[in-house]
Amino acid sequence: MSELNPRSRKVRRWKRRKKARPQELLTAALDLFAERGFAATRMEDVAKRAGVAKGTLYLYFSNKDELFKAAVRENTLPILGDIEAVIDNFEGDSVNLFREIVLRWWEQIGGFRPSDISKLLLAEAYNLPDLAKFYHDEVILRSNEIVRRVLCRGVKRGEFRKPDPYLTEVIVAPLIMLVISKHSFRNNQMAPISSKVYLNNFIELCIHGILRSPASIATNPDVPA
Amino acid sequence: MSELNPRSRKVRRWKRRKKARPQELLTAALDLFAERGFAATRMEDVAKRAGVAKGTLYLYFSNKDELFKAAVRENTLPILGDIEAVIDNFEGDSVNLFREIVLRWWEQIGGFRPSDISKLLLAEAYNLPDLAKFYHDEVILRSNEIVRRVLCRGVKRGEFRKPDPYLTEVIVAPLIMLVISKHSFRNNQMAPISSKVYLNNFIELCIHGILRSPASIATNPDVPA
Amino acid sequence: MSELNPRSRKVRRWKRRKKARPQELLTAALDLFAERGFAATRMEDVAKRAGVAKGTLYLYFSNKDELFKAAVRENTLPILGDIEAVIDNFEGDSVNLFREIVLRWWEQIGGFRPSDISKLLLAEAYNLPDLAKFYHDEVILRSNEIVRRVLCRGVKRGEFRKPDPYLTEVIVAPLIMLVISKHSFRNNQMAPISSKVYLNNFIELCIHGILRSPASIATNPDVPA
Amino acid sequence: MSELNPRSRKVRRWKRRKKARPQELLTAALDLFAERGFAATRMEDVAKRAGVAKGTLYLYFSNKDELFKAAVRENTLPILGDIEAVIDNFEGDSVNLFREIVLRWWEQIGGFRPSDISKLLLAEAYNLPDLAKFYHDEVILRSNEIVRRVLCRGVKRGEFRKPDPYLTEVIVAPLIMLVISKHSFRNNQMAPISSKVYLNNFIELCIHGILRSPASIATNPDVPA
DNA sequence: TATGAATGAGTGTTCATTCAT
DNA sequence: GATGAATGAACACTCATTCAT
Repeated sequence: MSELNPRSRKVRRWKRRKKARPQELLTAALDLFAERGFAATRMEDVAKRAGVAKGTLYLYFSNKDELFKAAVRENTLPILGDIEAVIDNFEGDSVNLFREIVLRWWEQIGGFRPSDISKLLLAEAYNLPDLAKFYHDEVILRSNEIVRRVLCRGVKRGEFRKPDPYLTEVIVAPLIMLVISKHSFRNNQMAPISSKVYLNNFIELCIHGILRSPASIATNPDVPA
Repeated sequence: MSELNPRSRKVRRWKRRKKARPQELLTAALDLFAERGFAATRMEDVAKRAGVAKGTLYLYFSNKDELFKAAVRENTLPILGDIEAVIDNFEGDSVNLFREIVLRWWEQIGGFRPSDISKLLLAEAYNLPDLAKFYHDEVILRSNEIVRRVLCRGVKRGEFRKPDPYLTEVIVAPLIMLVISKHSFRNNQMAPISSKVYLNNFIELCIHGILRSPASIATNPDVPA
Repeated sequence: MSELNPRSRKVRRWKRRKKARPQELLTAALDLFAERGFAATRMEDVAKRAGVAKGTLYLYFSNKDELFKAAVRENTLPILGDIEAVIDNFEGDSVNLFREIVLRWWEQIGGFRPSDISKLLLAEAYNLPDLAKFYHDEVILRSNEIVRRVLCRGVKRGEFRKPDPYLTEVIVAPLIMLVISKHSFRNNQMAPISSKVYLNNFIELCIHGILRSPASIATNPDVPA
Repeated sequence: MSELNPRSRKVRRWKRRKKARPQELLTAALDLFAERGFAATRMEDVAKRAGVAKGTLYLYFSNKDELFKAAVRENTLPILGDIEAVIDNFEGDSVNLFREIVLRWWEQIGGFRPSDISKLLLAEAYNLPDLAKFYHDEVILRSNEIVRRVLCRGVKRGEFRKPDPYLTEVIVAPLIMLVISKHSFRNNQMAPISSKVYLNNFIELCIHGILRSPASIATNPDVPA
């Protein structure tokens, strides 16, 4: 019953739940860090949002830096795993695979909290270089690799033109920007419907940009293999 | 006289032009803000980099917020003016115009300090919403408008397929990402040569993605065979 | 049973005697207080050294101050009792009694933990004035009294010159200093062998300084009775 | 004029006196550290006593530890210099030299603030081992050396018995104890007049203790009949 | 104008103490 | 009794801002 009554939280000053705590704290921390940035987020605010006292944070994380790093790490790794599985099992033409991957990414990842981290990292990278490296390796490089595998599949099947190996970075960019924009201009403009339109435009641009057929688009012999 | 006085430790190398002072301060401020973020930049550091005392900053800017806003504003406005002129005066096919615009943007803007602002704003947008709106209106919307004019020109001349009106945002995104990446992962990977390759890949992707017929794609002499 | 249960990480080596518990806590507390001082000793450290949980301390002592006071009190009283008995029962000349007392004091008291308290009290006296008074009365005054009785015995037997009543404080001082030095410069110099040499020098100095005979040392008529 | 009016300090929030400041701060710090110990002294209290704001302390000392060390160091070195000079220039018998040195030490050093440090160091030695070593080397060893020179002089002149080389430590001890006692039991008993009596007793004990023949003991006119 | 010593509100962190289990 | 997760008051330290010079 007390769980159902929101006011009853105040009655018991705390519950014992050493196992559940860290994740609750990290969730609260990630929300605030992503919203306000590292420096503008006070430990007390994180604690308040998590519904604990300031000191409790220090039972689980030795300082603000570690809390930040944990919030990033804890929400970073599991992101891309199942997307990678989709590629291997997909049957059908690569245009549809590309479309599928992008939309799935948005539905499962891009639109939710873990993606806050992209913005976060971009902002704090200078002050936390080791974390920036971690993120670069774990997320950016892996994302590039995912795109690369889709492109290679298309090339092998004769559906895509052979791209420059670094085209992947260009293709990933608009997706990251979508995530970032969503956060940074949250309180202002950037009409909320635009995500869907934006993604469709992105997909169409890429498909036309790398497709070999349908017929009318010939290979551009000047683009290096 | 001060040069002759042995006690004057700091030789005044050139008489300061009073009018130049604010711009020197803003330059120093922008460098540091872009590098470290708003909170991690101390007024004292800005002063030191500008070669003045802390108090001097307050003669020109009433507080840290205003210094930040001025640094952004002062380096934001003049960016896009001459690029807009290019479009109106360009003669030739729109593929070349697009290529021209992108490369010119990178040479004149993207690679230099004013572009630091993009990264900066993304990071601090939440805490400085009025500045975020200013930047959104002055830079993002105007950048979109520039791209839109190029696209419309191509459509009118029968060179481009008719795009969705919001395609511009997708096209602008990789450019902004290039700028941001350059800053955020400065000390890590993201090979420094990649800017040129990245831009060429971007141009090729876009051109293929929006072109009506492949025949009109001109050879890009910068892309190595 | 707990030994058999694999989940019981800590094998209970011996059944705790409830009565012994407080003394174990006080021993742990005294060790740490003497080593680090009052403020630098954390309750958690005391608990850890005693092999109990933090909360357990509060079952026996209402707060840190009381724990400190108890640690001092508990180890202070029994110190001097048996030494006092020695004086009354001693047969032989007072020079030997003096020597006996000093060496016995060192062997039984000075070299061991209870003497840590001297250093402790000196350091914390300001912040714990009631405890300082307790210690002053119970230890310092009583120690002086012991010395005084030895001196009086020597005077009565014609072995010692009649001393100033406050000479006792001077005589006690080097003993206290020995204890303090042992603690404070533990990790540095103050060669460890010196205790024995120090005490012998001390004894010789005192004996020569107060002895009437052997013969050659005449009474100094200028020293007041 | 403002210097003379004690209330005028409040009018000007601060005066510029970079040169004078550090010593003022150290004086305030030493007072409080000696009185309460390191941990129980708050930076704010030091600031308040010095009549400055908290932040000002950090303009001169990078943290509390450094302030403490500086307070000790700054008041330690100059202590013993002129006493050493006295020994070399003294003419007359060594008994009088000894008496002279001890009384002079008390008048010039033992009774004043710099001697607070002895108590301070004893208390905090464990937590600040490098400082303890510094103090041990600069003060304790040097003090021993001074006593040693007096003893050697007496031996050479045939006035003193040849002492054990480590007798000095025993002789120094009561002096240090006097200083310590003065601080630690300040608010309690230890009658304030006793310093003089204590020192005279100490001198008599030592002189009798090390003298070769009683005849050479000069009358001490300060000791009341 | 320009300086930089001084200020003090604000925040990260510690640790004595409490109390549900 | 015993535990240790949770608390929050207390304190070291920072840094934007002021102002006498």
